[in-house]
Amino acid sequence: MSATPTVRRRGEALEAAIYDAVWAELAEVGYAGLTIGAVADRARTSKAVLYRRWPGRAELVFAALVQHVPKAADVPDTGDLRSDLVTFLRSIAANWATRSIDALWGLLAETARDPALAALVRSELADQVREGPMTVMVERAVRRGEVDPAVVSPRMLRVPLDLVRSELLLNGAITGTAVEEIVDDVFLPLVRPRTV
Amino acid sequence: MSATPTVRRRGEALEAAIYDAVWAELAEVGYAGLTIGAVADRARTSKAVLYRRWPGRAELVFAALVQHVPKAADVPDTGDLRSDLVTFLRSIAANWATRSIDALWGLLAETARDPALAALVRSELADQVREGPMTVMVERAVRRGEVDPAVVSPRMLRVPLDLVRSELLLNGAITGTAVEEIVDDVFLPLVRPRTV
DNA sequence: GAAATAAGAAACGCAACGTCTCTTAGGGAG
DNA sequence: CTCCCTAAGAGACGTTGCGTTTCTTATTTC
Repeated sequence: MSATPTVRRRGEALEAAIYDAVWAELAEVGYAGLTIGAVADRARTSKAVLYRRWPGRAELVFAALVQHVPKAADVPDTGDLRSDLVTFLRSIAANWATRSIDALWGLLAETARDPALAALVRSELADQVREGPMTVMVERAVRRGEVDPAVVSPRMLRVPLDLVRSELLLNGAITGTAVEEIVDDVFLPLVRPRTV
Repeated sequence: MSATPTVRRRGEALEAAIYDAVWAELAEVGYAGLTIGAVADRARTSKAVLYRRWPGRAELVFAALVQHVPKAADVPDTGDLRSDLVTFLRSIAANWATRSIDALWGLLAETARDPALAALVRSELADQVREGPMTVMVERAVRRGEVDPAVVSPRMLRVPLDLVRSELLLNGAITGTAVEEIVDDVFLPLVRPRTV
């Protein structure tokens, strides 16, 4: 029998395989159904390897999730705030919809028991807003005169992403029209300079 | 020894005790830490009684949660939309903050595996908006001329609760100022009649 | 008062947890 | 090239909670 080649991966290669396995498991069974054993099997490694790196399921999933967070680098720049926003929110919706969002709910449910995890998840979410894509897009728009700098506040910047998240929560998915409603009926009317 | 009196509750009395037990467990250990056995013990009943009524943890928690949903009946009516909203959102924040919100995340995490549960949770959330408190308060405000009926849409009605939920998600709690920001900086500017 | 119904106690096999031990592959130092 | 040390991978372990089942007995209903 041609037995398993027993090639042992280490470091980054191994961790990449683990993250892939988590991502795939999330897609198949969701956060609630994800088990450490299944991840280990899928990544062709053993549970011990996982426990050496992360204390438990929550931290493992969180680490895998962070790998897929949109970076401020790939923010659309079309020269028009509306299309920037629509493009960006649509891509968020597509990426987060099936997997991340479910994982995010699962993680949040565990934060009640684990303050350290709570801090971790919340600081990540906060970063998404602080130095994140929204700031970049809106600052560009301010420079173009599309946005009244006086009404731009941290709260304001959070509104679109908050609404997208809630939409995902309510529907499990988010349509193109929902994104446009959020942009055209809520966000833009709020930040556009009054009395044109 | 004065052994346990072995008084057997049935029907509503029993179910009320179970809901109370779920509520208390949620407060102590959160959704992720809640076990069927612990609920049974706390309610001084047995697991079999619970499984006779609900298929599993998710449905049990959901049922307990529904008991605590604010009814349209007890919506504030101060004669002023702003104070109605602030009062209402504050009470939501207080009730939901510690328990329900965590349970809600947990339930949502399980919807990925259980479409029936997903439908259940989502229809409940949708009802909260459709015939819910927001509709009542805003309709009153329309009659008083405080709100422009033209801009009131289902999307618009969702905005305040969506933002409160997201705030709870990010912070684990919601401050009075956050509620006021949502009302004064986001919702009211959107629905107030233009050009006073 | 008898019969039907459901509460409550307890034991079951199962699945996943998180820990541990042991063997051995791979990479670094000399 | 060889030795050594670190960590990968396999698997067994006891524990916990699941969801089911069986049985006794309190309560309701007729």
